[in-house]
Amino acid sequence: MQEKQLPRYQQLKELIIDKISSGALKPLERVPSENQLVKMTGVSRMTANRALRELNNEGYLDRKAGIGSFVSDFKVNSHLFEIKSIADEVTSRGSTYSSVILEQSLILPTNDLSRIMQINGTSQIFHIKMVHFEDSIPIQLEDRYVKRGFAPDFIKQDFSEITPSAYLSSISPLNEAEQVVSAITPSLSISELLQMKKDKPCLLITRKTWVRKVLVTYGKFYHPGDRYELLGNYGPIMRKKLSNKKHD
Amino acid sequence: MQEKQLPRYQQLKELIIDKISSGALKPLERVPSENQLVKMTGVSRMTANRALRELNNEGYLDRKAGIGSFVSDFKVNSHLFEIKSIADEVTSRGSTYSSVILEQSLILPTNDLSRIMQINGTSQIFHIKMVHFEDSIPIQLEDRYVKRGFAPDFIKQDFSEITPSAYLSSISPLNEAEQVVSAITPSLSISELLQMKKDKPCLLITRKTWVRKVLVTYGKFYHPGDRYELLGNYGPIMRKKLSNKKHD
DNA sequence: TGTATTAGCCTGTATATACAACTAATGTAA
DNA sequence: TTACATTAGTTGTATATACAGGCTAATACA
Repeated sequence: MQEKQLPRYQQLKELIIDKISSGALKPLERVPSENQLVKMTGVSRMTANRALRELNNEGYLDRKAGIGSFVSDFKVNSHLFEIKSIADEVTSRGSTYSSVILEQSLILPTNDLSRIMQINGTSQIFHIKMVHFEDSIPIQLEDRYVKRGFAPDFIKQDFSEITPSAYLSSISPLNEAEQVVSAITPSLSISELLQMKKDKPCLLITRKTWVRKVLVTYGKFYHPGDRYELLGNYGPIMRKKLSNKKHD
Repeated sequence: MQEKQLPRYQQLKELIIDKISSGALKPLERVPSENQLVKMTGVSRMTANRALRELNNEGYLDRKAGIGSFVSDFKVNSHLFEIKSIADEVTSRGSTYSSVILEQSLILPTNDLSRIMQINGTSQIFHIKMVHFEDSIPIQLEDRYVKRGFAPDFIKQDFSEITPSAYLSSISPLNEAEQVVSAITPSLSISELLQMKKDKPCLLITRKTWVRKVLVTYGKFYHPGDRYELLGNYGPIMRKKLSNKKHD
């Protein structure tokens, strides 16, 4: 494969993305400057500039003239998509967030699950089931499976302190996601957990996320139809600037 | 205002975007080559290259080595977001598309509507209401308002031939969109139009789109919950690729 | 000691130049 | 006519160079 070698600026980009994905470079950490890349790899400054500039445009890095280039803080803003932590979403609306954990365990996947998550049926995976509240009103039932190898300490986390979404993002930025949104009539148990009236509809989001082309988590997120909306903005204007933060 | 003048590559980009937005440059039309831009504007080839390259990355242009640079065909793939024409979506699944038009008129907006669309209450706007079918099964009820100035010939179109979405995209690329997804219990009339069983949920998409910072259309799109899913892909890989995805 | 300057990083932009790869059209020889 | 070579125009990449402007820390100086 790989008959033609990639252009050098692209090689540089992938080298840096790999270091971020593998955790060798963590959020807010400093990334080599253009001149350092020149010395390290022998490219000219302009191609180092192109690599870093494009990584900046794609949201992997934050750059500041006079300061340097730093890995984006994926905890705050999972770069490619606007899947914010539900806790942040709630608090940013000025409401108070709380949660109840229903299950947090290591299980053997069912056949369907091992197929979806592309794993051997004998490998255990993590399962978390919890309800998220806004001002004591349930707004999301999270039912998520996480590949064991990606987050070995998943079972030890206190997810009343940090949401699973935020925790997973803190381990490594999620490069890719697929999300299917549908409207369903919830089962009785779901309806009760979300304190919904009978026959009220439910917004169901089924989401898979990948890191370095490997699927790491699969989850279903149920929202009461009358208490939750999914907002999407599309356009050139929404690139956000980070506030002044201290870098090490 | 405008204390600091923008960099030259950025000026070039905006110049070209303006020509596209205003219709001076239409989809598939040729855009000046790098060397032509050099002669026209006096910049160096590298900055002309940067302008065109970034416009390419952002989806405004299609470039081919040896051929040239061309305005993207927004009819097929509305660049910034994956809001495809529902007709294309259906046919790309191998099904047959059809539609029924319920209303196509020029009306005076209600108070709410004139506020949402940011227009004077005395300016008339277009209203289209139609049902879209996949293999003779209704999958979407479209209820859309269009600003008169943006599409003066809207009322004359035969929307059984071209969907409103495709028609509007053909006039000018839509730069920006906002979309709210929710799950609702449909009203009786909507339920009947979509041939849904009683108390079945409905996926409602409320969408606004802007051209050159001006809101041009506002619409509600109702989908039977059990016959429609909204798929979203987020990641670096899917540039240019139409998501002919199979749901399993 | 306190302040101002300077030196040295960093990114951001702009230019000039060069070569490669691709494509279409043209010219040329069999 | 056909097949092949040439040529000109296009994008894509890479380098070397230059200057501007932001920021920090060391230095010089009063």
